[in-house]
Amino acid sequence: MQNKNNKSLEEKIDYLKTMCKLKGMRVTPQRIEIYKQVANSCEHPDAETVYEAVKGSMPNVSVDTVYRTLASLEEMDMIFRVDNQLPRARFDADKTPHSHFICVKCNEVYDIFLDDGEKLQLPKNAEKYGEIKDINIQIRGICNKCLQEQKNKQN
Amino acid sequence: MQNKNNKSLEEKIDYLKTMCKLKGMRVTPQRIEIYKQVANSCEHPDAETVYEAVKGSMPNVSVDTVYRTLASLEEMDMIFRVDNQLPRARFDADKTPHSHFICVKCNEVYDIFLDDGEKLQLPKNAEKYGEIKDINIQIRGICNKCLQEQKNKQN
DNA sequence: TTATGTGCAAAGACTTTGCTCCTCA
DNA sequence: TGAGGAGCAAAGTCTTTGCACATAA
Repeated sequence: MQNKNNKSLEEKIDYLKTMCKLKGMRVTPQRIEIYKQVANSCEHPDAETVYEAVKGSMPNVSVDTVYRTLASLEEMDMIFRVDNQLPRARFDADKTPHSHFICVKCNEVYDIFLDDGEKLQLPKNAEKYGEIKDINIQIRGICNKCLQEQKNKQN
Repeated sequence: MQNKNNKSLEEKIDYLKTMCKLKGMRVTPQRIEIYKQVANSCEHPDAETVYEAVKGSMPNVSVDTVYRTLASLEEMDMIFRVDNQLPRARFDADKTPHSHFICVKCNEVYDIFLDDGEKLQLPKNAEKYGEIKDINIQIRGICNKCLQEQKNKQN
């Protein structure tokens, strides 16, 4: 797995530590490992995947710690839930504004980054409803891989 | 509960019947009732809510029928899952393009309709990933009601 | 030292499935 | 009349919780 943006993993972890201290939360090895897995993955892993990955270096970690930690990282705005209708919640630590393409066939989640200078506008009415925290644009469809498979089947 | 757009409920149900026939699915009273509940509500009801509502006129209906029917209505593109991170799936039958404002405090879902002539553009890169089926714009924040409550508490 | 966090196990919430009988077309 | 649908009950699947022990600050 490759680090997905220019900020190094070490920097990200330092930031996590700072944020923990700021919010009166402890810096535990579990928290670091779990954050690492989400922050260093492009795969929008679900809790189970994170759990399996963390077990590599921490065999005694438990699933519920993963869930609890993902929840607290989310509350600290260190990670985000990829907003989807899939049975399992999937997480993303990338804070650069981007949308998601979600394949309705295979459930794969792809990041869609904006081109340089591209900016999406909000519905004009959005602000009437309250104070906006964040915006999630999700595009659902059939991904190229699945389209290709469909074609192959037809032949 | 008020019908939420200009198309009458009868027209919607006729459309459902047509679509069922078209797709080789049967028109059953359960399907009609369940669709009615979603189509005629502005509340983006979850399965449980639909179930409770349907029980009013069909006391013997079962939860699993509601789940199964919501799934098949979704597959027919008659209803959509409001894309959220809440534990319960919520449904919407409104096909006019709109976004959702989801309150992170009370989990309420508000429809955001576009102004006349307003049109949202997609990320330019979106099409590279596959064939787009639909777009979901979700705006998360704190709704006016909850903002007000926060203010009241402070006093 | 002590409030927070973790691990364990068990329960919970939401949803799905297998089977049988029913019913729409 | 026959394939698709409904009802019932039971089982999944994903996630949360209670409690006792461990540990970061």
